[in-house]
Amino acid sequence: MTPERRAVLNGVLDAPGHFTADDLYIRLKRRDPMVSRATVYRTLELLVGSRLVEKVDLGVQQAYYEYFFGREHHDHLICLGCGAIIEFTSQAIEDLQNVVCQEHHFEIRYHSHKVFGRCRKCQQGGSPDA
Amino acid sequence: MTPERRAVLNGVLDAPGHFTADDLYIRLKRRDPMVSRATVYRTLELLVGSRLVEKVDLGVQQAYYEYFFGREHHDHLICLGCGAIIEFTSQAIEDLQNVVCQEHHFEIRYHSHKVFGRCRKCQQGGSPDA
DNA sequence: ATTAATGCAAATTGTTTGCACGGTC
DNA sequence: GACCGTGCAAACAATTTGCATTAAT
Repeated sequence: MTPERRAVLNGVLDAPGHFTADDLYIRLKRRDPMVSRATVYRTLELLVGSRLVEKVDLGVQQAYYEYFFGREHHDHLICLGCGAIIEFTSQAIEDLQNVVCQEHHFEIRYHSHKVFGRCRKCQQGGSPDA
Repeated sequence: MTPERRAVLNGVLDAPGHFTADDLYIRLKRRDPMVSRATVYRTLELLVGSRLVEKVDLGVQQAYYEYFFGREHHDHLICLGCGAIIEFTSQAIEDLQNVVCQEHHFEIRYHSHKVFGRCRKCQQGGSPDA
């Protein structure tokens, strides 16, 4: 546990939900130890390996991360208007998913369920794009 | 509709399920007209726009495509052992997904549901990786 | 002639890596 | 003094783009 790694971990801890490696790097740059981008990537990978952080693929070319310690698995609603990310869990969906896998004799390891659309705010006169 | 575009479309039509832009490019290279990689990308994007082809994100850094004309939407089970891709549909899951979205006042546009694990073959003495 | 599509090669983007350097046991 | 982590800059890989050329109307 080096000072750099501690800095990255701290950065992760007060990150706002979902963030990219670069978000984190930029945010860390404002504080002292000035860790390098490479170390951010390397340390994030480390944290993912130790289940402290989860890497989530939100359908863009950039990987997102989120703090994961002790949290439940959840999936995401992703707003095409403002980029907001809403988390959800549904045991019923997971159960059905297990049934589907059984039918196909498929041994499930993990899954990713993303719904893209518009959040409440963006439906009401919000940003018109996407 | 140029000869190049026709060539790409033909390539798509006899593609084996899911393929990457580069798969397609390589495959086309064996036949005559020799379209360029750029044109393959450009044309695929065009076909996606006209709903003839669907772009699917399988969780790797490469985009996959599949012929989509007149097909139902479906989701995927992806084998971590051999890379096999099994398609599935479940109206029950989609219904529950709609309920979840309603609860969050989220207007759904499209979704992506991927399950990673091991296919039947790979469970039986198959490749040990992942 | 104007417009649109192509091919090439260079640019872009997010991420990874080789390697020399610095610190620690 | 062996080892590990770091920073830098170069390497990468998939995709996109600028631009000059070509083809079609």
